[in-house]
Amino acid sequence: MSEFATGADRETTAKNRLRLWLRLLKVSRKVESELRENLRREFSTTLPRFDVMAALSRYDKGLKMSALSNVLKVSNGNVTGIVDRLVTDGIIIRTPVPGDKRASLVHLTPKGAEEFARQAKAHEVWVDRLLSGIEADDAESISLLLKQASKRIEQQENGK
Amino acid sequence: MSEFATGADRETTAKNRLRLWLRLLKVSRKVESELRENLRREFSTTLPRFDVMAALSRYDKGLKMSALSNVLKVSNGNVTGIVDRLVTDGIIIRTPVPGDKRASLVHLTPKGAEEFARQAKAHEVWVDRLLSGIEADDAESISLLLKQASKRIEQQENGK
DNA sequence: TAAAAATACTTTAGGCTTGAAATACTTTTG
DNA sequence: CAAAAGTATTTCAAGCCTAAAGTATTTTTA
Repeated sequence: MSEFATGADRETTAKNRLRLWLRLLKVSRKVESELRENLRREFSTTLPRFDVMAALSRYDKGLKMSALSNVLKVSNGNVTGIVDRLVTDGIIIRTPVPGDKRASLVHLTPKGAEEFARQAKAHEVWVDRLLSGIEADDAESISLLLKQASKRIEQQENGK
Repeated sequence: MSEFATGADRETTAKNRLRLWLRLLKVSRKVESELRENLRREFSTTLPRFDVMAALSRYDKGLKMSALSNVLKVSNGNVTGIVDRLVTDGIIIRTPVPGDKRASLVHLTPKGAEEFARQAKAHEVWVDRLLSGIEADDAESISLLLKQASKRIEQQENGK
């Protein structure tokens, strides 16, 4: 009946992947909306702002705008607006890049770093709680498989 | 050293779940943005529009606006705008609910159903390709675990 | 070195998204 | 039955997001 002893046929595989995608989407939307709600309630901030702060916290030398949008995987123009507002609020600053008048380096202010530390601590607790239906070893193995999936998608993009 | 023979400590578990969350986010954002790009290029439409059409295609008797926003897990006001545009394009229609002048039932037009069928076919192929780094049996087991996670999150919400 | 191409970033138009307020209608309650 | 509470939906303000076009600057190339 089947060409190989093990392994599902094409249609079954496609169906399994579609179901996986729908579940993935459901969980990530749900977790995202809970995190967004918590950030708003506890810190009067938003997920995109948190994402920018998290990215900058990992690069204490600062990031150029293009590097930031690359790390966050969002469009260039998008980052401009979020950064503008964070600058207004004294969370981050732009400093000129010596030798390149086009670029600027963005990094957290002391106030911003302090604020982020508080938010990140809460964030970790929220995620742990939201994903409490998944045990440590399952979390680890899913992580690994998702890493594979990511890698494959990137390969597809490059080999296009 | 540890209280139980198996099972990670709290910190390790939290760390694994955080890593899982970051991977989940990365994969779903990546897949989402690829799907969005494909929908735009091939069908000149958007993911939210596709989502609405997909939801309606599963309920051929139509859905009330509130039911639709509940299925999609987005805000009420959000759905209004997307539906407005789909109505303008002749993809869906609103019909009054007899006996309740507040509500209306939304469903696909024949044109909309036909259009969705074409898009859904392509969508299935894209997802299968995007998740080709994950084999059928892995997809199945991750799906199962994510279902658990979803259920747990819902329990947390209700038991609040 | 002048023109062309590339890079860094912002602006713009249009659509998506939320939470909150507003509108209109229906059900419950005193 | 009238007031109050609840339900279904839309409107609104503000922010997020994208693709594309625009500006300024830097690098490459002929």
